[in-house]
Amino acid sequence: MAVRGRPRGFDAEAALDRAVEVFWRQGYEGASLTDLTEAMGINRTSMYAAFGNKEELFHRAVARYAEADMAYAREALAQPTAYAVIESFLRANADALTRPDRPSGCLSVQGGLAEGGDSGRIARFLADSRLAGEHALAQRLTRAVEEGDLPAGTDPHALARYVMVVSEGNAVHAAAGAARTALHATVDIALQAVPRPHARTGA
Amino acid sequence: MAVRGRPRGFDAEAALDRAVEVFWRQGYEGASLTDLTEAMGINRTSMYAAFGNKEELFHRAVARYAEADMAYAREALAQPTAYAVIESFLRANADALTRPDRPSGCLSVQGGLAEGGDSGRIARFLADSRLAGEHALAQRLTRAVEEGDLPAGTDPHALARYVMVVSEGNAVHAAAGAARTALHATVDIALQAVPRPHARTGA
DNA sequence: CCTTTTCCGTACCGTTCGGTACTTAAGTCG
DNA sequence: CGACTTAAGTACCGAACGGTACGGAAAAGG
Repeated sequence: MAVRGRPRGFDAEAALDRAVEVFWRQGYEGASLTDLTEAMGINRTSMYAAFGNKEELFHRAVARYAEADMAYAREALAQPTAYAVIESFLRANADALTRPDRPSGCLSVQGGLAEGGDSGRIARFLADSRLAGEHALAQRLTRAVEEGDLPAGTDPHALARYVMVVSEGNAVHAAAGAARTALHATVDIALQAVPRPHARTGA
Repeated sequence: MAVRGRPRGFDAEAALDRAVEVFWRQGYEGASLTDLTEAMGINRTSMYAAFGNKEELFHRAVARYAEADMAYAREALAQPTAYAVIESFLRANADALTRPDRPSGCLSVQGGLAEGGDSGRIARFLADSRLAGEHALAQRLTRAVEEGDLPAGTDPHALARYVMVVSEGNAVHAAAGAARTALHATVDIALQAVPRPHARTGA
């Protein structure tokens, strides 16, 4: 299988998982190469050989995060009704933001919001990745409107944006140390604004 | 008892205003002393003489920001009804987050969410400053419950937290370049969750 | 065995970071 | 006018930053 040369002495995926945690806790700028490689348990040069550079490592880390730590989002989209999609997403999100075994908050929010040392490339990359989720939700809600699962006249894009705003606002609170129960109390209120098919209409 | 020695050659408040913009756009970590002093139009040593160090300058900048750029929050608290307080706050907030003559978003959010190079002192400081606003709102809403302006049984702290979550979520969206109209559309939906006294109210 | 290929560790690169002596300029006071 | 006091400017500090050159170590192929 043409594996010539000395084989790699570490598990790249495991190392990436450690990098995710460091970026998550400290943000892109705040995570130094020393912080990262120490947590990954590998040498500086090994990291460069395996991942390219800090920015590429971050991209890989975000991809891994989206795949592993945001799996609940895809599960939520598979719920049968729009309301169930939204409730499932916000509930699982509140839990994910406050897992005791992981950093508080959301990597794609606290990874970097401001433009920082780079010219905003990191912030823009994260914004795009958040927007992808918003679009997926909007698409699901569009279907819900077509199916009569949301009242006619409901703007699915606006509703998706609202759900993401609640999710990201909760992420800010979680990063500040808010308790899981507090996030769920917010979700309780936020769900009141979600229009339902047969009950009262919204805006 | 007048000024001895050479008088200061710049307006400290004006320089602070420039510093606010740099921190706002680039965050605490992303704003270097060079970025700051160039924007402020003063020398490095002048900045240290006038403000102490970078962290103290940031504290002063956040205080100035709270006083100048968040004046709308105090005005909102003075509205006669709880609903008017919340709507006024969220509307003015959406406008403030997207002022064309200022950086997008909110200094107290994008100033620093992650723990970064310091051990989270900046993030904690900003979280505390946001929490102060949340408490002020909770206090106002507590009064509203007592006055019957919100339904009995309404949890004013939870509602205040919800409002702040919407505000901070909108700040995240604004930092990512969301349009003002989009933020207001989110506010439209968010307001649906605000409980009203049993008779009809609102605009 | 020896060569080839790749990985790992050290030691270092140039740059930028926040912060500071030290000198010079610009005022007031006696 | 000095004498004193304070600001402004230059030039620099040690440390940390992201990134790399290089030599030795470990595996596969012949």
